[in-house]
Amino acid sequence: MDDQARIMQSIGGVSLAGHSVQGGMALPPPHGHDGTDGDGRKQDIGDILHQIMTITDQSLDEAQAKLHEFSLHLLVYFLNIIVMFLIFVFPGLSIRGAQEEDPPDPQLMRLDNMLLAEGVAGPEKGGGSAAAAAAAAASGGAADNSIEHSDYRAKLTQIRQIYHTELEKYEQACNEFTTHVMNLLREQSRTRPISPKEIERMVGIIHRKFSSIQMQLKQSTCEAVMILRSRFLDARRKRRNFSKQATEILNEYFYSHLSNPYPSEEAKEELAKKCSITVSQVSNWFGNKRIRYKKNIGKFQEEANLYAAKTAVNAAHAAAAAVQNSQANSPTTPNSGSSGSFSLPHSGHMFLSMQSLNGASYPGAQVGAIVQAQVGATNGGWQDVPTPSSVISATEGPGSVHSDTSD
DNA sequence: GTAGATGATTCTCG
DNA sequence: CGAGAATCATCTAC
Repeated sequence: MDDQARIMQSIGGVSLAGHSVQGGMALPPPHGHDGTDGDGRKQDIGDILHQIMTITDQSLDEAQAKLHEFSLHLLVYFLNIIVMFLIFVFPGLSIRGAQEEDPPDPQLMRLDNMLLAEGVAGPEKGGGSAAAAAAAAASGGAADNSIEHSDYRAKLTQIRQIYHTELEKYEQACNEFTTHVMNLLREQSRTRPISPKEIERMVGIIHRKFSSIQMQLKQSTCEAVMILRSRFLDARRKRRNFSKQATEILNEYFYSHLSNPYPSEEAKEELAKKCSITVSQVSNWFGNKRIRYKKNIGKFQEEANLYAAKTAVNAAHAAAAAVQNSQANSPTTPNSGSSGSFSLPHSGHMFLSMQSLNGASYPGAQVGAIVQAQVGATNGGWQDVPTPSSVISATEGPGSVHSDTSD
């Protein structure tokens, strides 16, 4: 009994990374320290894990608080090791699984990989900014979502900090505890023979216990990151309207290619770049636009007129600039072309341009009529009409980006 | 709160 | 695989 009292006293004073456990019995009543691994405690931790998994409707701050709470519980859970240790230290008690060599746990590897990929584990890279950037690209937002992404990064950094603090704490506790156990064993060796192998085995048990705690920490961190991701970066949940400028660029392209509104891959890339969105977003936009335009041409008439006029004005500006340029470059040949035959993109819209300039009152019946005529020519069904009006935009090749001077 | 607008997703078809 | 069509989910103006 003296031995036990001495050991209890010694263990009672173990400092667990700042969590001094006086007397060893100050911990909450262990549910199953009768030689088992504390099933009740496992139940507690299971409950906490469950809580963490079901916090989707709570704020992230709450989630982080949970994480803290969880780590505290883990520390309590860790104290169960002491109980196990007591069972083990006294000769004659069985050491189940002590000889088992732990193979590399695939689950642990998955968790490690994920934490690494998310920028939580591994070297500091701006609090997972790489992952955030990748996620940003995936969700399609650029400028518009930057605020949210900085928010995302901030939260991720918080998670990262908590994770590293806890991890460090556990490692420190593991080392302290191992040292302490070694000292105890050394002390014990005075009363009974203890082989180095036995010490090694003991250390193995301790490390295994700690790594299982670490795994739970990693698991809950992964879950927190997943919640964070789904909240901040789910494209559908966080649908944002494109900026006014982006919509204008897309509309300009659409209406200036009304006869064949199918941008090529290069055109899509160019538009995506101009609008600060992704190529797939451009594709989505054109897909939606074509369908909705076709469904209700009348509704889009005004818009069509507006953009036709806009294009016309742009073309006129470009024309003026071109004329000015040519005059500057070759003053001997003023206005060398025939009336209105500037070498411009959209020869079809050049007509619009001249009309609107002459008419001087757009968006009026003239432009509207022209657009109407163009729409009428294609009848809204682009691909099934080998429309002669497709020649209009064919002058600059199908899908080439409209490069007006407004850019 | 609601209707309409809008970006994204899913399914089907050629 | 890209486009059309239907639909979903969210945003926005009222």
